[in-house]
Amino acid sequence: MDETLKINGPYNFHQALKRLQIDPLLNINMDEQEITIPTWVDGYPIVVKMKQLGTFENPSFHITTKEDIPVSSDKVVQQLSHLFHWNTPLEKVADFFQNNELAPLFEHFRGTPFVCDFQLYGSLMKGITHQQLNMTFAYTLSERFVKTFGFEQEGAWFYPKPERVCEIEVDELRKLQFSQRKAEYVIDTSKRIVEGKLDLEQLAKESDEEVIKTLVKVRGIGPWTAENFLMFGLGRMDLFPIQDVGVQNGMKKFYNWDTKPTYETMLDKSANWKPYRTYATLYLWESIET
DNA sequence: GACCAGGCGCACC
DNA sequence: GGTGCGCATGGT
Repeated sequence: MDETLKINGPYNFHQALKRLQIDPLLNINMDEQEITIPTWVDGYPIVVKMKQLGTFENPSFHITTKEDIPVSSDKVVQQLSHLFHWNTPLEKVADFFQNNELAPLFEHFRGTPFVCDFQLYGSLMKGITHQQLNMTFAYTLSERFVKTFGFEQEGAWFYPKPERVCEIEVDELRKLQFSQRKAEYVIDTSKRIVEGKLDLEQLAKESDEEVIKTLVKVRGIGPWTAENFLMFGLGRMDLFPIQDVGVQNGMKKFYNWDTKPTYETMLDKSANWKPYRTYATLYLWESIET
């Protein structure tokens, strides 16, 4: 596959890449505005290289893979479109917030897309792994996990399949500095998936509420991890994770409050941000990056 | 050295 | 159905 594709602007690919740079597993070239994407298409691990050619208002991408991939290029584009929110009307999102309290944020970050995790099962594992940890250490942990148990293809790292994670002993994850509990969560959740008790592809067809209801029944997955999966795994538009410390700090800074907001305040304010609360969340996160 | 990190489950009321 | 605590370790 080797093609160039135009998408709708505005689209701030540079800002998106800047954000993704925090993940040590990803291969990003800021000078070339290029990223290597390890993802799954129709059950096959596919490595896509994507480089921005166009402008902020008229973006286009050069998309390449190795020659002999077992899936159609249409399927690849469809997956990229999902991962990079190409069908999200970012202009409309910005307009929606024009007369909103968050207007300054949406003006500043206009065109910045929410980018999903590239692998669905990996997204859930990453969510569990990152619970309650500072970002640096969180990414160190997920990097160790993938480089120990995952696989490399064309220089890009894939999360292991759940079948592989089932075979891992808790002690092996303890050695990577997972807590006892977290190690159990990662392994047990993978066992559920392999046993067919938890079907991530099925969740993609269900409503946000149904997905949360199903996921929080799993030991090790609470509201934050479920909402995280809806945003980063399934690409849903209207999540607002009130337990997220980053969001709390984002609001504290934006409103110039002395302390972090209560859940009640967060729910109260965010009610005005439907149906784009995922974008409010993203821009609040962005706003506290130094 | 204290306190906080893009939480969660469990014990105990 | 709420509240408090332990978890692991790095950053500040």
